[in-house]
Amino acid sequence: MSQAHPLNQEVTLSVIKTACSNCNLRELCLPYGLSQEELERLDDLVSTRRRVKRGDHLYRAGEVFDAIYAIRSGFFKTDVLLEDGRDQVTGFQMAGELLGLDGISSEHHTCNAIALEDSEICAIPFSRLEGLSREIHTLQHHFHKVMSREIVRDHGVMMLLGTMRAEERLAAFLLNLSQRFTARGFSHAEFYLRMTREEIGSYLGLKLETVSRAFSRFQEEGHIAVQQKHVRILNVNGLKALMSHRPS
Amino acid sequence: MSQAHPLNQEVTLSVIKTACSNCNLRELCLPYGLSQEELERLDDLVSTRRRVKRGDHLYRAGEVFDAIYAIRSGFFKTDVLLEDGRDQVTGFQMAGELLGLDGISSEHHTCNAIALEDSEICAIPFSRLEGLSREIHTLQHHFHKVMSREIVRDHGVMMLLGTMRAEERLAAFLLNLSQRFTARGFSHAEFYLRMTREEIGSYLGLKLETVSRAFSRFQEEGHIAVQQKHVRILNVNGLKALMSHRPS
DNA sequence: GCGTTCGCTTGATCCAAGTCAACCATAAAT
DNA sequence: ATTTATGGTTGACTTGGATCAAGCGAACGC
Repeated sequence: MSQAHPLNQEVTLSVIKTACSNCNLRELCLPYGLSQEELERLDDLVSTRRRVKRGDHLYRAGEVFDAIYAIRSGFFKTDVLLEDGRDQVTGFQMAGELLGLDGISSEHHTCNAIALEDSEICAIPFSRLEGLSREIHTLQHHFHKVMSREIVRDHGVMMLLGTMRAEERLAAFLLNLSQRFTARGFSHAEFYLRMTREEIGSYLGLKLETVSRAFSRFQEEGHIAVQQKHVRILNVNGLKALMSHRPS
Repeated sequence: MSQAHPLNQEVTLSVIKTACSNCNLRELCLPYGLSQEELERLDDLVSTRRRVKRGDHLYRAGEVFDAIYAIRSGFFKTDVLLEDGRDQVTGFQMAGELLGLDGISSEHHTCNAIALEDSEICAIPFSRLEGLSREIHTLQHHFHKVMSREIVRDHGVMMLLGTMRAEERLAAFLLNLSQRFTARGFSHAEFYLRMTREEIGSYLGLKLETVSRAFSRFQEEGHIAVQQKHVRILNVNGLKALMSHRPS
């Protein structure tokens, strides 16, 4: 729940201003394809917004599921924890993407969602979303597409983890980030990584040293310029070539 | 589309007999939790049944998506193909499970579904399913759970591929099969593998030789008895222990 | 019945990535 | 400004699983 604010009127105004209907992510997010009138009905539903500070959990594995979350701004990771202490990052999510879909199946979240930078999310009560999507066909269909897209994405990761070698994995990862930044109007060639080498490694099934070496190698070969978290892609095609190079 | 049958009346009768409402998989499959009246409405929708012979494709990557499929009997694998020829098995599906969910996102199938034994499926036209689930809340919710469960399953596979060693992967795989056979009323301890060592390896991100060696090792250690595709689990706890043994 | 094929097993060798360890860079804390 | 902590890089060495190769058993076609 969002905290009390010293100037309540101002908050109310700002909530109205940040409704789906004038959110600049609406073409990436859940409202995709809705009419103005439908958008306003969705606005009613997406009433709770919340800030999540860097390092804080949006939700934890095991907590009761009752809402999905749309990222308004910021950057998250999700990870799962095995009993024996091993964990794995299952994804990195950015503005316009949804978090929490895995919780529907058991009514409990099955992973942790942690902000990698100060972020803002919109909470969408799930039962109300189901209600509205029974009335708005477009919303229903788009929601199904979003869930399906998540399944397709996961298959891509399985492919990556199952068949690619270290450098291919990192190349695929960088290209994927680049493409998602582009879709959000940022530079496709230059960005800051929000996650550590260890988190990248966990996601890609590699150790942090291997990730670091691959970064260095890409730099040596002129594909990218890296300094810590700052990455500049110098040769997209070089990276792409790396990926389908070795038929294993 | 199903082929013409010499005795049409008999087919019609058999279609009626194999409706969701008296399918013994209804508690595992899409109809879960529906009332008798709702079940009958679902029956109307699931009109097409089809046999798929061992080795045949139910659908191929790239084909237009317009239905999801429930497995009535038999066994399938799904796999994705990379441009450079590499492929990976993304899952094995058995009776009561759904195929094709990945196709919703782009209106095209993104993987191949191939029968590993002679099988029978029910085709569920997707737009009609959406229509009905706008009317039947229980169906809508259950469908969302099924999609979400697929996402959770995929996270499990990511975990397996990203953090587990070869023997842990195979142990996890065998325990998962065992548990699913149990849920279908089969023995949890004894079953025939429908897939080859190579297909298991592809799914687990291992080479077939490694899979074979792991099987041999499990046998030496008394966890299982294997002969070709016939597997008997002798020590479930032994397998479970293998999984969480090494903290990596 | 007999060869052919396909899938499985096992051994020997090799290599990509993991492990261990030292050191460096940047940012926060005092 | 100096210390401390955290994250990143690099090198030396090890190892789990891949690769290469040979042989075997069951199933199928002729």
